[in-house]
Amino acid sequence: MEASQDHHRPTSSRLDANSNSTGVGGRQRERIIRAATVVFSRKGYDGARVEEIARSAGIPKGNVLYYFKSKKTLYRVVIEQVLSLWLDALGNVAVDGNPEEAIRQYVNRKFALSRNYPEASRLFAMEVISGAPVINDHLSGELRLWVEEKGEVFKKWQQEGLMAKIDPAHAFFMIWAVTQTYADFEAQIQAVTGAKDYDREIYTDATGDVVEALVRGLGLTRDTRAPLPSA
Amino acid sequence: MEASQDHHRPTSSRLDANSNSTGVGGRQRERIIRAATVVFSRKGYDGARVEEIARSAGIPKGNVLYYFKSKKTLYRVVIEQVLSLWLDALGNVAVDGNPEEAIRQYVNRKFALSRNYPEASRLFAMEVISGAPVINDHLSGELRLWVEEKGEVFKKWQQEGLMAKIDPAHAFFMIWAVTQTYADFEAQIQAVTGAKDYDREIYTDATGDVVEALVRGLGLTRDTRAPLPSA
DNA sequence: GCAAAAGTTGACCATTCGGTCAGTCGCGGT
DNA sequence: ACCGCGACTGACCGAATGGTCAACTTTTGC
Repeated sequence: MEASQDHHRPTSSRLDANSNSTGVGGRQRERIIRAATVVFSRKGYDGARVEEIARSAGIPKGNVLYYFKSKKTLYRVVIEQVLSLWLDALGNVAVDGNPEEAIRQYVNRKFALSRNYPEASRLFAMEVISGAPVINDHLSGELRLWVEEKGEVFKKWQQEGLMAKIDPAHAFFMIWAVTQTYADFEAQIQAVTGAKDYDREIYTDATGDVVEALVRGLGLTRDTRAPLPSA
Repeated sequence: MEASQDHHRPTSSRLDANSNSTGVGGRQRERIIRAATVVFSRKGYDGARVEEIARSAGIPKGNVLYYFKSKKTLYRVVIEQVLSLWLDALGNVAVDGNPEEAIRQYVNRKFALSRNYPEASRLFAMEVISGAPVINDHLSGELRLWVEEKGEVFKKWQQEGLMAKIDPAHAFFMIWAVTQTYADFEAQIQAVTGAKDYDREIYTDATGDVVEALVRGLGLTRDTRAPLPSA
């Protein structure tokens, strides 16, 4: 999917957790991609400077353009990697079994993504807000199929009275919106809550209630009523 | 708040609905701001070109820089106008009275905003995703106060058992996330749903269920259970 | 151990873009 | 008629940026 976008991929490099710092080993590509993800996610495509990405990766600009033919190519690679991370992690909503538990898990998984890859989330958001010029095909292709497929499961649940009757696609939009907001709008949430340690305070304290609210909103829980004051 | 940011405002111009098209009347400022809102919201600050804004407003670039000392100044004016629109419209959550109805109205109002000013929403989103460099003060100032104030109302409701026990701030984050996603992620939603007429199909068809899900999720409705198959 | 290939670098180029400026236009007042 | 002034315009400039390249170093294959 990306093979033709960079002129030559010097050595076979993989998404590994190796943290070797000598330039040798050809892991440079990954270094660059990681740096680029961060910079692109904060500045957007146009705002990002190749030289900043280079500096952030600890190499001269010329070297970045050696691994990636152009800024645009680099952007493509980065965002497609993010998207695949997205689709993978969304992966599997258990078809059968307890709907409540399935969704609860899915939402939690999605929250974890926002927590662990906030840059990926922001990059994705910027791309979509801009009209998704690069990934539009993926959205109306893979993602749409994914939603249709998983949506069938929702419909079944709904017919069995196990889930509120919401258009499944919009149920996903709700889940995505709520979970991703904690990555995308971090600046706003931090400003409003005044959280010092964003990660700990926000994700530890608040996530639970929000998950419950989502599950409740989707009509997945028997115990739906707001807790009464005395009880 | 903006008076010092443009060197001279030629004629007193106001946010009016006048659609006179001759340049006369000094309404130029508003034309420029409108055009800038659209361009900035799609391209972000760096991606936006002053010349494109100018073309979009039907005037030469030089003229834009005549009304606004710099691109940055123009951006400031635009985004602060958006923010005030935001805060105004969020305005009043009825303190007493039926919580369910109050929130339902608020959510609907917020939906209407996303529908009627999608560019404003996107511009705001981009700014926040970028770390809110320009409006950070407003967020940790006005907005934070607003949330604290309205949050008290939520707490009262919660103590009376009329609302689920969620940190009020996060209740707002949920509402904002869900409503704004329909403006910000329009490209994604359109791609996934395949909607031809986005406005009609999305806002007319789907919004209702989503509002209900939100209200239910916040524990505001007695009738929370998912409708059973036979009933 | 050596030649070719891959990797690395900084200098350099062309372009693009924000911003300036000298000057023109049009109009209201006198 | 002419003056003054705000509105407007397009040519122009300097800085910044993406991308190229030739030279140099390191690694690899034999």
